[in-house]
Amino acid sequence: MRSYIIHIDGDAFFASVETAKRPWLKGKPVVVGGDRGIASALSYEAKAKGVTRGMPVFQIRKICPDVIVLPSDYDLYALYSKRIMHIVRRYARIVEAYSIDECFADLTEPLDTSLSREDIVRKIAKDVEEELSLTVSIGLADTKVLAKVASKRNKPRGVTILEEGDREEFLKTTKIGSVWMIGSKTAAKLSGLGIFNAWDFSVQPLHWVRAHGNRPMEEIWRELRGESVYKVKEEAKEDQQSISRTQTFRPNSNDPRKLLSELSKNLENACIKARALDILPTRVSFFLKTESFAYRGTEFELEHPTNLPHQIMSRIEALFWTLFDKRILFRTTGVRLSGMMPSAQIQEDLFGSGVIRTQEKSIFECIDAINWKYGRHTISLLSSLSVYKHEENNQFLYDMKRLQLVYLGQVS
DNA sequence: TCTGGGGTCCTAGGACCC
DNA sequence: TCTGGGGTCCTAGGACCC
Repeated sequence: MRSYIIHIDGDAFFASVETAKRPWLKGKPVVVGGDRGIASALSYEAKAKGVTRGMPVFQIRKICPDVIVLPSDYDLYALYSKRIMHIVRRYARIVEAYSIDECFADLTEPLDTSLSREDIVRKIAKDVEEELSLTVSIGLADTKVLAKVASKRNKPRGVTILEEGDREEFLKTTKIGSVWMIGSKTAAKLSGLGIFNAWDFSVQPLHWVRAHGNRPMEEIWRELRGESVYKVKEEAKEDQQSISRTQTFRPNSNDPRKLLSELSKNLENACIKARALDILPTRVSFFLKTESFAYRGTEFELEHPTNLPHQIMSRIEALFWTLFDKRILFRTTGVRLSGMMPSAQIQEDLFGSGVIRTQEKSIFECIDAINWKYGRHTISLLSSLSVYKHEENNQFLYDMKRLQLVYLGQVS
């Protein structure tokens, strides 16, 4: 049976959400990313003036003096993202949130059979625009790979319906490197074999594909030929495989206390996420990146899975010294939690150390609630403290004053 | 392009075992 | 013991995505 898959892609998503929230910005060049000093997203108006992603703000102002620069507000974008998915669910049984600004939906068996699939696609676009003041581009095709390429074709605000008869022309005008999951390495390899567009690739015989590629390449090949291999799937929260938090700081440092508090902060943030998802890691890895971009990392197993940072931090501290070298300057640290288990699966023994962990869990439930209400890092681990002290825009001390926190001693 | 941050999955090759 | 073959498990690293 033929399958019908749509890919929905938000147009200039972050900038558009900002504009939806502040309608007076409509039609103006908007750049998001002021908090980091470089553009992480931009409106079409800004793009038209020559602004590119990654461009420093001072340079943007030079070429585009009337630019509006805004800090990124991830929580807001996540909210709009959910609203879009919510609209899509009116029409499709299965919706896969692929990233914050993209989703797939399976329209093989639509909820409303009185509408054609093309009508549904246009209705989704219309609903989003009317209800959220955002525009999306949508591709409808037989497979995820084709739908994804199709949604890119007529951006912004474009609907692209790919029928079997259009496929050849469509794939001939699709560069091989712009096919989903064919990156620069594979594209270079394929060009070396005389393959320059998606059509060239899709018409190779199976034995050729097997001779020159691995399994993923064969799957992409099938998808381009209209054979659906990748299914649209709802992602459950607890399916998340890993959580990582990394951060580059300036200037580079060889101060072990600085590096340890950076690690501690990253660990805390990763644990906050793990608690929000209610999952527990069984493995932890962390790394230091040197100024010359070399990684030094290590990994360890947790005897008791936990998402409470202080239980993990002591292990990191102990292993830290095997990676650290005071003759080397470091630029980035990162922490990754993996081997996830749903917390419901872990049964604490209710005697001995299990009791302590259960008590600590409730302490962190309070901390999460306070941080949710008053902002990130209103309460944080002492081991992370020096990071916040050193941050220029000192949000931490600001919150300290505002909340008048009293130091009650260390909870060990 | 002097290089941010958060993910997933695959594979080659070593360690270990029979 | 220097010698074959086969299997599993694990890890590091690569490739890809947004």
